Amino acid sequence: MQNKRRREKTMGRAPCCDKASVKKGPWSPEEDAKLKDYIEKNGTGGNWISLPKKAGLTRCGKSCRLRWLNYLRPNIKHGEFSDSEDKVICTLFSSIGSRWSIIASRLQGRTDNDVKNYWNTKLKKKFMSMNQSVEMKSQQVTLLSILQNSTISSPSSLSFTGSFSYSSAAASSSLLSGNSFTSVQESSTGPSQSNSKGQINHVIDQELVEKYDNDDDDDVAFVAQNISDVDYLYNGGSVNQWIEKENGLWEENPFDEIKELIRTNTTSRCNNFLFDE
DNA sequence: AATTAATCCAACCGCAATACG
DNA sequence: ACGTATTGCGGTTGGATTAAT
Repeated sequence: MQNKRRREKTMGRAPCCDKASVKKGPWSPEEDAKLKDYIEKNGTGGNWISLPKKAGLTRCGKSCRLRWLNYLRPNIKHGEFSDSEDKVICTLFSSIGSRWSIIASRLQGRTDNDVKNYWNTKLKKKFMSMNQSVEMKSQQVTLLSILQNSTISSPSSLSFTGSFSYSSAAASSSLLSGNSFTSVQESSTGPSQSNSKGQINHVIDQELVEKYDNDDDDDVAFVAQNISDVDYLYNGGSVNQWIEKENGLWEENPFDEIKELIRTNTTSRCNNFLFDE
């Protein structure tokens, strides 16, 4: 790829930057000030490649973009993640995998890099320890073992049966993607309440799932109508919003938003470790 | 107090998708 | 329609900091 790029230098647009003369490494406060000042006054101009020169920086455009998006941009939230943010991350990770930009978009002021770092350094361990009490059943794979054994970016050929503490999004998203699973058992609800048994379960028959394999809309309708034993779902909206059934019916289709995000943000990627190939 | 190990996180890299000429 | 430039994303790295010995 790089050789190809080099060859193409002679014609077409200029390359994004000359790596030899571009500064790398941590940003100084002066550089931060220059970048912030320039963007606040002029915007990004829709072209990151030419921005550093205009802003008086000897940085690659890519580096400027990253610095702005992850650190300098207004309303960035730093510091501790709240419990509700944890829930959102766990829920969405279980349903869509390591799609950090999508997950971050559900958390106000958080960046994909932040969420990714937080997951990799802290939340994954927390999440896994919560699952450690789960009994392994023969020929069934727990979320813990999936997390321990899978390369997240690679879809694994697994069926999932395990304990998941937050919502049934894992099951639903598998359906949305046209993939299948055998069953999901949930150990508790997302919100503070639990049902009378202290446990919420649902099991979806794989044959039924396969019936709806290739039609997203049907999948969603199917899921929404058939998760009869689940009382709460995270709705993919702002932090800690959960959808609750009323009179046994979902007030709105709980999966529309996540489905739309997946639809608009991806075409071919499939990072969900719960998916069958 | 010194050393080592573990953790955290900003930044980089390469790839794929999208925009554009 | 095609090829290249640019953007956006996720994985990874490496330096700084903190904890443990």
